Amino acid sequence: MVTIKDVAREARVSVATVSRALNGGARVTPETRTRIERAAARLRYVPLGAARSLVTRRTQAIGALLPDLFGEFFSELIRGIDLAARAHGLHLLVSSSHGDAGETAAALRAMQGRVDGLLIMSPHVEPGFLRKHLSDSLPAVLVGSASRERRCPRINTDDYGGACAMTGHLLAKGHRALAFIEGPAANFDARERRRGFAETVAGRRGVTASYLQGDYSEESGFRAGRALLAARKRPDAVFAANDMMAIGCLSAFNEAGVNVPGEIALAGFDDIPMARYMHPPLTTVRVRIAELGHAALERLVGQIATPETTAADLTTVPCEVVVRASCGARTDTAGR
Amino acid sequence: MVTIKDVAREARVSVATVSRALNGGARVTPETRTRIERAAARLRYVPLGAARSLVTRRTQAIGALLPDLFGEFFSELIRGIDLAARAHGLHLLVSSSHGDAGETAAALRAMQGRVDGLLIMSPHVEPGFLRKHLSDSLPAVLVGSASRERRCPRINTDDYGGACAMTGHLLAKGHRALAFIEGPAANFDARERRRGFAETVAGRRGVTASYLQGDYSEESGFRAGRALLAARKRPDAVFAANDMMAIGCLSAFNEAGVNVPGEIALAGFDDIPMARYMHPPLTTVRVRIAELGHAALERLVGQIATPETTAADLTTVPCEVVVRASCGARTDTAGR
DNA sequence: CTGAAAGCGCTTACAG
DNA sequence: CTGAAAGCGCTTACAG
Repeated sequence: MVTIKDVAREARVSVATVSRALNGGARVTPETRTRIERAAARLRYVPLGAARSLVTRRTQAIGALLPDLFGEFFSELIRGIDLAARAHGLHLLVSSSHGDAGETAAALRAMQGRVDGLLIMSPHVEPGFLRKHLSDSLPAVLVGSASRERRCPRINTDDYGGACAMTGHLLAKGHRALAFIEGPAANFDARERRRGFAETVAGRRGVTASYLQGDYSEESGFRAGRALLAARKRPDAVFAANDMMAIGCLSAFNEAGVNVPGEIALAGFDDIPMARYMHPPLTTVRVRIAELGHAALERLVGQIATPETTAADLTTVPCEVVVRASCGARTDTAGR
Repeated sequence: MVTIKDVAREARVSVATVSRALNGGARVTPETRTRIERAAARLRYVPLGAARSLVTRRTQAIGALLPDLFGEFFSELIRGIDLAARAHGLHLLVSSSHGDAGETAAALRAMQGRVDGLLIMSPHVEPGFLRKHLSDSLPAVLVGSASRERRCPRINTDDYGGACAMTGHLLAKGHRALAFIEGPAANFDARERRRGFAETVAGRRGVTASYLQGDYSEESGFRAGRALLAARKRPDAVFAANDMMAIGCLSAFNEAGVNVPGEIALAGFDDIPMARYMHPPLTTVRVRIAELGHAALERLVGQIATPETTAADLTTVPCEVVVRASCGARTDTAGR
């Protein structure tokens, strides 16, 4: 392995000067610098991260602890984080598949001493969890977390706001009998989406709302769709807490020969890639996932730069309603 | 920060003994070990990776250099790598978005000295590239690469075999006039898929094959579909080099009122999640992407363990034909 | 502007 | 089984 000593010898200077020339713009004469840079290039010298980290107390890496890596969501999230990390010259360490709190704690531990900060997305982070498993000196940001840890800022998608907006859209289109297919109650964003729906319909005259169980799976959406068709009174519009359930629900409607949006309007949440390929294409709420990752990383970089200003603030990344054919306009159908 | 010294003091032993107790099962009395472990736990001691790496010459991390992180493919690939890495107690460093060879070289450099080995997936890795930008002492494995670098093993998906199998399937179903929508020629797997198709139809009596340009985008598939419909003689079956083009082609057929598979059969490649949600669901070739990532990591671990056995071998991860409704059975239509 | 030297936290022969 | 000491490759005051 070629070390800084080899470069020093080759350039006929001390290792201290090599270090200064290659790093900051510390005082080095142009000629010396050139000689050193040439020697380093000739030798294909790359500083050993470990040695540098040991003295600078910086790893130039941040860690992302994720519950899983399955599907588009995590791919987009990592993409957003990675892009922002690159812009800051930071390496990205990912760790996933933490089935339970014990695994999450172990992953947390393993990352410690390897990164300058942590992005944590985990259903297992409950109040007190981080106090117990995370060094106080390691900056961390919580992503999509329900829990309000005293020491950590949080970044969430605006599930509540998105659900409000979609519900408002359905009402504006003239729908009055609404059904909501819920996500798993254990899931924070599922609860937020339900809350957005519930609060928006609350107290509206002439508006009825019904709720069906779901677990974010296509199958549960299919079952909910069947149940809706079997009910005494069918809704005008169905709002599924995610796209997969909306797709399942759509299958149930299609199989039964129920026209969407003619007889029942349908909306989902997430805007997964296949949403626009459905028949009819699915009206849904787009979540800016890459932006979430980007915002999380920026917040973490801020924490790393000024750890003393730690605040348990909550940043929210907005969602937007994407109108497609599955949500027919009840009021202006005639006009089309 | 709590260091090994603090633990030593707390447990009333030397740092050497702490190191031995906490690491390998080196000779330490059970009582001493217990005392040390308790002290470490009490102090929430986590060894500093940098310090350990500096002496062991191991980072316990591997790097994955990817061209991009967009979409299901990379998410699956990272997932496969991550799972396998965890099993070996290795951390995973990801780096992506390398638009050109210069960026790739920079990323390669940045990873050096931070990882024990590298998984490299990049269109910019041409013969000689690694010799120039990668230290000879750093184990590396090429993923999905066309180029045959002397120093690196390669792991590819069996695009050629998958294309052969799908073409064989179409022929077995009785299709004789086949059209192939090509992917971008600059793309290695696109060329392999084309080769599989071409070689399978070659010399078959009564079989005709035509080729259309495409670039893996949905739009290019749509254009190809339109072109096929406008041709003097329409094919019995269309094989698109990826699912997105097949989906675009399907849109063209649907818009023109051409029944799939009744009038024309259609097949894709990749088995992206939405393939099965098409109307009709798309027959395609499933690529075991997570398995590709897993195999790559395992191969790399082998390289790290025994660098002296470096061989530029090529491992191939199999594909499988997934039969769905878009490929009607020409010969037994009557029987249905 | 440049060099000699200390020190970062850890592991590992080498003694005992 | 345990400890003292050297050393991994780098950066950074401190002199000059």
